[in-house]
Amino acid sequence: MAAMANKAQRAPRRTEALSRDVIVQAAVAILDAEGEEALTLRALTVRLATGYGAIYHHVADRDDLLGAAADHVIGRVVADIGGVADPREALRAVAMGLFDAIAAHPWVGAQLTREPWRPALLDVYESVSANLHALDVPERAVPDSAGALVNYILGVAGQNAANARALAASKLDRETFLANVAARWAQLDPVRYPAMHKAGRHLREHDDREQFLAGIDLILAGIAAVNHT
Amino acid sequence: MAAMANKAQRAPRRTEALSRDVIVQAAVAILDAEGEEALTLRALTVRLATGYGAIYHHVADRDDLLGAAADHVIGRVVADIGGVADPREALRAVAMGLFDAIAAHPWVGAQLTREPWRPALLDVYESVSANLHALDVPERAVPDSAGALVNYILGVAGQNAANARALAASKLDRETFLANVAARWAQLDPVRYPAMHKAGRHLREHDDREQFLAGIDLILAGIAAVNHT
DNA sequence: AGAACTTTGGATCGTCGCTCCAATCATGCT
DNA sequence: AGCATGATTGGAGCGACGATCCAAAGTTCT
Repeated sequence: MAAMANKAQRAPRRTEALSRDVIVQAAVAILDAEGEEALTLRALTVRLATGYGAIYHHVADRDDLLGAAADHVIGRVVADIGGVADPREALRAVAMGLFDAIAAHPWVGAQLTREPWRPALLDVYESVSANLHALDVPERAVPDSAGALVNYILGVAGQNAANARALAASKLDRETFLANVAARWAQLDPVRYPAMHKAGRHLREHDDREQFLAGIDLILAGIAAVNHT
Repeated sequence: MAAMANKAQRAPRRTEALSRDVIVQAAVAILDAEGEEALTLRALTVRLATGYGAIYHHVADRDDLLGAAADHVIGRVVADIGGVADPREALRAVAMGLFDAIAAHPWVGAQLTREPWRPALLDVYESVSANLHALDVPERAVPDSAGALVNYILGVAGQNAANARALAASKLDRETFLANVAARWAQLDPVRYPAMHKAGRHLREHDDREQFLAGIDLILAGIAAVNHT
């Protein structure tokens, strides 16, 4: 019996699983600290004090690694939410969770738009669909409604990632960067671009997070309106 | 007089403007024919039978070129629409125009999510804002509403681009590729992933374009519902 | 005609993702 | 115990990329 227990203990795969996880964590650390394009295979070998072979043994290629890193971050978000009872609040919680995660790790936004259908996004899609179902949305209207919500979230995610890239590339602090953007918009011809011109003058009072949530509520209102006319 | 007419003809800038345009058109041709990653500077020098210096003289860098190519395609879409009177129909026309353009040139979708705030997107934003205004959406609700629409469009754009990339990478024809996706989804655990599991079995009857338009109508309904409760 | 400037082609650089292989290490078998 | 088999590692090297740079060719103005 003891012999059989030892046999079961050998667990040769643990090293691999452990190592892939270590690599993914290192990748997330680099991505968070220095951004998307700083994640090079060379940087990884330096940080992990290893060679290419070791990394490529656990990871298929750079895209695989980026995807795994995104799953790592998004997975936590979805897991952290489960317990919200009211479906409407649950939907807002999922959306806000994703928004906050992407605000904290902008590279995730870019990765999500580059590769939707990652495992982590499947959970998001399921969660949204389930909550819509709980909101009494008719079965056949669920896919379109869920698609609207998820695509909106992905759109905002991409935009946040792009903004973060631009901010990083400018090497300015957030304040002056936003001031520059506002100035450029305010300079637009107010006849040809009235809305953008105006937006340039109100950018100071603008809150991305609030606007995002307003969009979610708008879509939820639309779902409600369409379904019990 | 003839001499002065000749003098006026010199037009030293025409060569530059013409050349930048030629380069952008060549880039679009390559992108359409072989996809995003086939647009290398080397491929461009071959196609244009020139060297790096000539290209870099007219174009800042690869990103500049990609952006200009996207503007080139999107610009036509916005220009082609102007004449729709009914604001609701105009909004749908803008959205469908973008959708069709991105379906025809998937790389544009990726570029749009990577670099929003391109000139071409400003026109889109303006058009959407103006039409919302015409729909009697209150002034202060316009930015949020326009943001919801544009971000949704960008989300779908990114997704289309990702799907096109996956399709191209698989080297399968569209039919069997979709069948594979459907099969993979249908294989998902129907308890943990009921919605995706079900979607896998109905993918055949699914029309991206219809679903996209349904999302637009959903958001428009939400805008209407929120604003005259 | 010649000076000043623009435009062009291509050699070259540094970096990237990735492959490949020799070495090291762990494991199971006899 | 000792060997063999396979997993794991480090790093040299490859081809391709974006980008720079400069000498040659062309153009425009004096």
